[in-house]
Amino acid sequence: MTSTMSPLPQRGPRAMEIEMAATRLFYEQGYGQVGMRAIAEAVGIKTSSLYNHFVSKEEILYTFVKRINTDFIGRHIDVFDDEGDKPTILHRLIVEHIVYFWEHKYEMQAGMREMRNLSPEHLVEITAIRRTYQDGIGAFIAAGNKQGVFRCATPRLAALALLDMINGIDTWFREDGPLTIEELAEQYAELITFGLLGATRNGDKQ
Amino acid sequence: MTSTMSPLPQRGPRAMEIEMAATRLFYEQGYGQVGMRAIAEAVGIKTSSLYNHFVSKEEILYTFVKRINTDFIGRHIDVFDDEGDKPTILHRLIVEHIVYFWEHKYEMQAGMREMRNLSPEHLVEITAIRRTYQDGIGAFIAAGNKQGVFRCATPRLAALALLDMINGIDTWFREDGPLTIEELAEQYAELITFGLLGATRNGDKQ
DNA sequence: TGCGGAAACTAACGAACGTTCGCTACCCTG
DNA sequence: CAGGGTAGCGAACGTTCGTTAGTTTCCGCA
Repeated sequence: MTSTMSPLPQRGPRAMEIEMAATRLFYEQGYGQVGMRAIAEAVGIKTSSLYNHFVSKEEILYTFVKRINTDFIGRHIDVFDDEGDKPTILHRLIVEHIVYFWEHKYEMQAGMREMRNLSPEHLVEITAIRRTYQDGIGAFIAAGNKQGVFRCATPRLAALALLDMINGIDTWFREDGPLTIEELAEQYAELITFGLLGATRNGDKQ
Repeated sequence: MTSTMSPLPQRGPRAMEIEMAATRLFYEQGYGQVGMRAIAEAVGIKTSSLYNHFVSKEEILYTFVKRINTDFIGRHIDVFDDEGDKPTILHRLIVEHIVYFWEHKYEMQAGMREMRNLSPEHLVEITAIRRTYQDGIGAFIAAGNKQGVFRCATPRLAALALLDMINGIDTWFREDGPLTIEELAEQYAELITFGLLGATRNGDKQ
C-alpha cells in the first residue's frame, strides 16, 4: 500500500479555492502553460503560499482529476444495478451523463485533457477509476445482448465509442444554437441506444 | 495582406525532418512540455541549428498544423461536388476520413490537440481552413434535406457532431481488437448516415 | 493575555526555457 | 580559385520555471 493510494488528506477551503482557480487556468491554457505564479495570482496569494496547501503542482492536478472522476462515477455508477428495462436505463444514463458533463464543462474537459500530465503512478490510479465506468457500460451492454434487448457484436468497443461520442460534445456545443443541451442529449441517447446498440423498442408489449 | 497569410516558404528536407520529429514529440508530450532542445536532439543537431529552418518554436507548430489541414482537406473537399447519391457519397467520405485519420494518427491527433498553442493570428487562419470543411459537410447535409434523402433538422450541429465522433476514434481504437479500422469505419458510416441523418435507403426505387 | 499552529510573507535557489550571437565548414556558381 | 549562401557549432543571453528556507502575521483557545 503506497502513499499514492491512500485517501486524500482533508483539505481546507483555501485548498479548494486553489483547485478551482487552477482548474480554470488549466482549461484555458493547458497544464504545461500554467505556472504556479499564475495560479497564486488568480487566488490572490503569493506563489510560495501555495505550498502550504499542496506539495507540488502535480498534486493540484491529481487532486482535482481524482475528485471529478470519483464525483462523477459515484453519481452514476449505481445505474448498473437497476433491474429495469436496459434500453430505458441506458437512455437515461446517457442523458444524465451529457447534461452533467455540460454543467461541469470546465472541470471535466480540463480533467480529461490534462490527465496525461499526471505522474505515472497517479495516471494508472486515475485510469483504473475511469476503467470501472467503461467496464460497467460494456458489461451492461453485454447483459442486454443476453436478454435480447440489445444487438451489438462488440460491447467493449461500443462502450468506448459511446463514451467518446458523448464526452466530445462539450468541445463544439453552444448554448445559443438551435438546441438546448437537454434536447441534444435526448437525440444522442436515441442515436446510441437504437442506432449503435440496436435496442428493441420497449412497449412493443413483447 | 499580412505576412501570416503569405504562402509558406519553400522548405528543405531538413525542415521536414524537424517537423516530423516535433510532431512525434508533440503527440507524446504536448507542445508545452516539449523544448527546442528535445526537438534538436531527436533530429540529431544542436538547438541553435533549428533556427536555420524555423524562426521560432511556434512556427514549427504552425507549419505542421497548416500542412496536415490543407493536405487532408485538399484530399477530401472535392467530394462535395459529386452529383451522385448523397447518402452514398457521405458514406464514402466518412469511411475515407476515418481511415485517413487512423493512418495519420500521430499528425492528426497532435495537430488537433495542440492547435490551441498557435499564436492568435495563426489560430484564426487555421480555424478558417477547418471551417471550410465543416461548412462543406453542413451544406451537403442541408442539400440532402432539400432532395429528401436526408431528414435532419440541424445540419450544422449534425456536421459538428459527426466530425467530433469520427475524429475521436483514434483516441480509443486499437488495432488488436475485434474490428479492423475499415470495419469500424463502415459501422460508423452506417450509424451516421442512417441514425444521425435519417438517410433514406438507396435502391428503394423511390 | 499569552501560546501555538496555520498560513501568509520575502527572498532566493538551481534548472530549464526560447532565443541570439559570432564563427566555421562546406558547397555551388562565376 | 574567389565569393556567397546554407547549415552546422559552442556559448551565452534574459526570463521563467517549480520549489525551498526562513520569517512574520493572524486567530482560536487555554
